[in-house]
Amino acid sequence: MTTGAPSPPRSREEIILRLFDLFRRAGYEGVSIGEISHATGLGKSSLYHHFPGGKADMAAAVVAFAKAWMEARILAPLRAAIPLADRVDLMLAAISELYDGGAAPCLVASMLLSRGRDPIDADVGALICDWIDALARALRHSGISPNEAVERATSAIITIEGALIVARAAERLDIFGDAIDRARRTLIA
Amino acid sequence: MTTGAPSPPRSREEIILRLFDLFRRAGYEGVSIGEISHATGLGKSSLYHHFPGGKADMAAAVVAFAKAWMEARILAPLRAAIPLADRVDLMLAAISELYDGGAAPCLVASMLLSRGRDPIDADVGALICDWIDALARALRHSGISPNEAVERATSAIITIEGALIVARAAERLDIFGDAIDRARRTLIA
DNA sequence: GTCTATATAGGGATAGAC
DNA sequence: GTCTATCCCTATATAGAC
Repeated sequence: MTTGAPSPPRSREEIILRLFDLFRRAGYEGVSIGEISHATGLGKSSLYHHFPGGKADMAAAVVAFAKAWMEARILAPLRAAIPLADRVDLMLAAISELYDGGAAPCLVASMLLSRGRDPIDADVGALICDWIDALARALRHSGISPNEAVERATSAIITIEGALIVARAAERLDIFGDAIDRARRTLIA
Repeated sequence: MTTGAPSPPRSREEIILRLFDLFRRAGYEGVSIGEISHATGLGKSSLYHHFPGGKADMAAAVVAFAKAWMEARILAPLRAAIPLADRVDLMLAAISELYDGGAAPCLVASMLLSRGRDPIDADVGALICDWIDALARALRHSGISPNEAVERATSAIITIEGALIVARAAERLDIFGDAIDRARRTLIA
């Protein structure tokens, strides 16, 4: 069943968190202002008060939030002064949490649909690029050659993104967990 | 620039081919009847003549087409009485063609968005499951253990699906080609 | 900041002539 | 089969009171 009456959001961040969940699950065009109003518990006028630019503004806020989240939970841990295996495990733990063990879709994949029609495509794509770069950098700093580092980083992120698709299609969450394990082995082999 | 005035479709299959392209690029909710009308060169009434069930009917026809295409171009080659490496290469060649070397999105991934709202989710997911099954079967018939076969098949398809996402996000088509090579090595190692 | 009411456009879909 | 015209609904967005 769909979640019933939502409790009112306490802060702007809580609003954006709910927007994040809506957009990642249905894509930009798949979410209506009416649904957003219901899911956030805010009336339409309140929404336009918080986001004067309307729906595009909301999507931009969500992407900005995702960027900040990634910096804090992925990129920063990858720069930590700890062994590579620990950095990778921190990243993968955050990723599993972000994607709810494979049950929640990736915002990037969802927002990338209908490219060229949404307002904020470039920022969305940059999230993936930044992730690859940071991961490759972490591998290089652990003595892996530049080429190999980029290849492994790209491969691991491809595995994670692909597992989200396949796990949802097959309705088998264990596929995501297995893929995370494979990504780990790829990275710290 | 967007493609200009479209030439009229010659057959129902040509209509469905254009619908396929629209839905895979924008998802179910991302395509409007108006766009479909323009892209196919058919007026709205003509569309509803060919697809009495409306948009849902069009999507169902596209999924049915995808199923038939997969049977002919993927599943049948995987059953051919030729060496495993050749079967895999036939599959990967068809896949590269289907996804236009990484430039075209996957219908399954696009249609899976906003799950539970589209009419035909189960059939879409089944496409992936059938693919995994057929690929695993091909590996088993070449002497690979059942567990290993399913794992390799799943891993290869995850790589392909993930590469489509990452290649689009990074706007780097070579990522897709590299991933295809990696999938091949995974399968025929 | 949030409400009610409303403007305006576009969505999917249908009717009926041809 | 395709066209024109149209219906009804929902979409995004705004106005103005509170």
